[in-house]
Amino acid sequence: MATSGKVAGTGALDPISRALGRDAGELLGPEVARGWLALLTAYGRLTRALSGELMDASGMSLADFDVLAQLAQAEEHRLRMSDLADAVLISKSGLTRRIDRLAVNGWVLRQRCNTDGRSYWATLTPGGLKAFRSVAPRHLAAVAERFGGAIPAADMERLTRDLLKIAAKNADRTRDEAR
Amino acid sequence: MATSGKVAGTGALDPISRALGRDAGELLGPEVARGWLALLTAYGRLTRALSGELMDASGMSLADFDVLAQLAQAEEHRLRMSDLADAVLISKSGLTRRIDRLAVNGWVLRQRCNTDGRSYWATLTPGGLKAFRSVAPRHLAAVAERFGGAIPAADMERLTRDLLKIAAKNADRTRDEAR
DNA sequence: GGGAGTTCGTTGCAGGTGCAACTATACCCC
DNA sequence: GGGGTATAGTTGCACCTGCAACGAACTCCC
Repeated sequence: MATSGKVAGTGALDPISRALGRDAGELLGPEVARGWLALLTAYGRLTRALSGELMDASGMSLADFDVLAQLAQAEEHRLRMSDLADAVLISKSGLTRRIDRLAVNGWVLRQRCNTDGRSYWATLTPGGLKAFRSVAPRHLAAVAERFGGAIPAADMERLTRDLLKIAAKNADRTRDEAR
Repeated sequence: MATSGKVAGTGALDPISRALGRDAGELLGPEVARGWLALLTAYGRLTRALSGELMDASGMSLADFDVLAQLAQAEEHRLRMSDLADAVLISKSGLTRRIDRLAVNGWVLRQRCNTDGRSYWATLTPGGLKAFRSVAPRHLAAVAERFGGAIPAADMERLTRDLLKIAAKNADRTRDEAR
């Protein structure tokens, strides 16, 4: 504890400031630095674990699951490519190729949009819905355990609110709209 | 809780359950589902924004920055490859190539470890330290604004604790130790 | 109706990533 | 001290990603 507050165990001088060769306090307080590191670590470990389990169980990537889940929830089990790309937070080109792969599996197909000749629907096939439904319980249970299980239920709502605040504050540029 | 608690605005039936064709409540409560989505969104937007700014300002990727930051904070500005890989959460092979790239810039070099012939130190060069120090203030300020600025300072410690709980719960397999 | 400007999706390209296999070194124990 | 096992780092491979450039279709407005 350098002078005032408690410093979480280690009595070390702020390592960022040492690395910078000057006081980093004005740039990034130690609380924020710890929070940032915690976010990176939590996200990294969580997605690594979930992704591995999902892949082992079904040969499906986390990103594939997200796409199938979006389509399974959508009206008529279909979404326009752009809307789907926004929903799963990947670029349009990334989605093009992801849908290519899912189409090879027979899980998704492209349909020309009848009201806009530029658009295509990505449409979940019956087989795709079946695949999603067979995989989802196990995956959702894993999310419940690894994510939900780490936080007391009473604290979850608060955590969600904080995360949504971060998301809202950084709502600016989407992928592709680089500018 | 379908019947008692408040359901966060929308009166819609739980879309996951609709997609699954059965009640998902037993697998993943709606609170956890919202929290999970919030985490994915917050992380995605935050890293995208920070990564873009850092790249524009310095041509350095977020991963490069992490490596330089770890080395800048390390004893004698060097770490063994394995330890560094663990610290920045990438695989050993990923780190090999990342260090290759940083070495081309002259920011990092490999030194044979004198106590273990299998190991190498990744060592920050004076030029690498200089590059880090010239980039860090801007980047750390961006983290402070985009991450720290979204959360009242009083809540940050609590958020950090929750995130660390998630990280701790998922501490099992690291990259490379697949099994 | 026809040109300017915009939006939708795809493709070429240049990375970045992890896993599995490999080499070299270290450790253990008989 | 010599064989079996474990660990450190690198490389081949396959895959995933985003950006920029592109063609096609839509919109607006004269």
